[in-house]
Amino acid sequence: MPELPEVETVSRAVEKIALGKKIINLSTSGKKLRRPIPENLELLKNQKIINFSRKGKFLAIDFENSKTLIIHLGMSGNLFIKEESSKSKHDHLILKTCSLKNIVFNDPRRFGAIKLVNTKNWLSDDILKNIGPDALESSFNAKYFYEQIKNRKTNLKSILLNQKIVAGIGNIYASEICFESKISPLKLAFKISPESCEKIVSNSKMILKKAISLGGSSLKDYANPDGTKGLFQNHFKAFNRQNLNCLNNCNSRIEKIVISGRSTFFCSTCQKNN
DNA sequence: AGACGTACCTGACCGC
DNA sequence: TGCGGTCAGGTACGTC
Repeated sequence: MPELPEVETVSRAVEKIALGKKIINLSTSGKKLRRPIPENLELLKNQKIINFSRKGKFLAIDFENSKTLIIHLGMSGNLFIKEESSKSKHDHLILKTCSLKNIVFNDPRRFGAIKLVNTKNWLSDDILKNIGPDALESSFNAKYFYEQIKNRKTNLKSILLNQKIVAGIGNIYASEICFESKISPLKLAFKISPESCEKIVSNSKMILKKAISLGGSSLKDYANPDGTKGLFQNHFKAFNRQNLNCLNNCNSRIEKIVISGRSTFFCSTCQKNN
């Protein structure tokens, strides 16, 4: 599921059903996720959900006892609203609400993470204190971005994936942002001009917002908590389009390469590396 | 600093 | 049908 638009979509869908509801019981799989499921989740019993927020790929659910449940979906995690009777493989946390619907964290690969912290300082908790501004925050702007990258010797794709620089962009949207900005994902950061930084930042926000408006991207059989699928995958211009025609009518085809171990899609004609 | 491999996991898919 | 290989929307760690 999990880049910024998908996390935002999940958050909104669960908020719609669960805001104001009280947790009357909970259970866990007991299996280790990225970290062990914490013991202190018991503190959520009889607590009402009062707020949802998000930073980058981290989702935060606030409770009335000033505790915040931080959830990271990893590669394969998802949140569902389910009927009480419905149970599936890889359900790792089930929050039973007073409306008899369950909020369920499901994650086959178990790269996700769950942590319960104090609401007051959830943003400075160890688990996310080192991440940069959320890609949709105003503090992620061209000036900031240029300052961050102007002396870096790595490539643009790696920059966009680096959550310490900007939080929320993952492998799909990194390719899409480079394509839209007409800059090669291989371009070295210190060679990127302030003007290009403007383009990269504004295209990042534009693409992420468009993806949110379409309910994110659904690869394979992923669905949103309400059972609907995201639609942004139908608007990919680069991602997963290897060997297909570049949509800029340049008579080239989209290429697939590997950058820092991740598949990367781009048009070597339209996306400049100089 | 950063490139790179490896590790953490399960499941889907493909070729044989 | 089964088996082995590869790949997957993420991140952390060690090593060079």
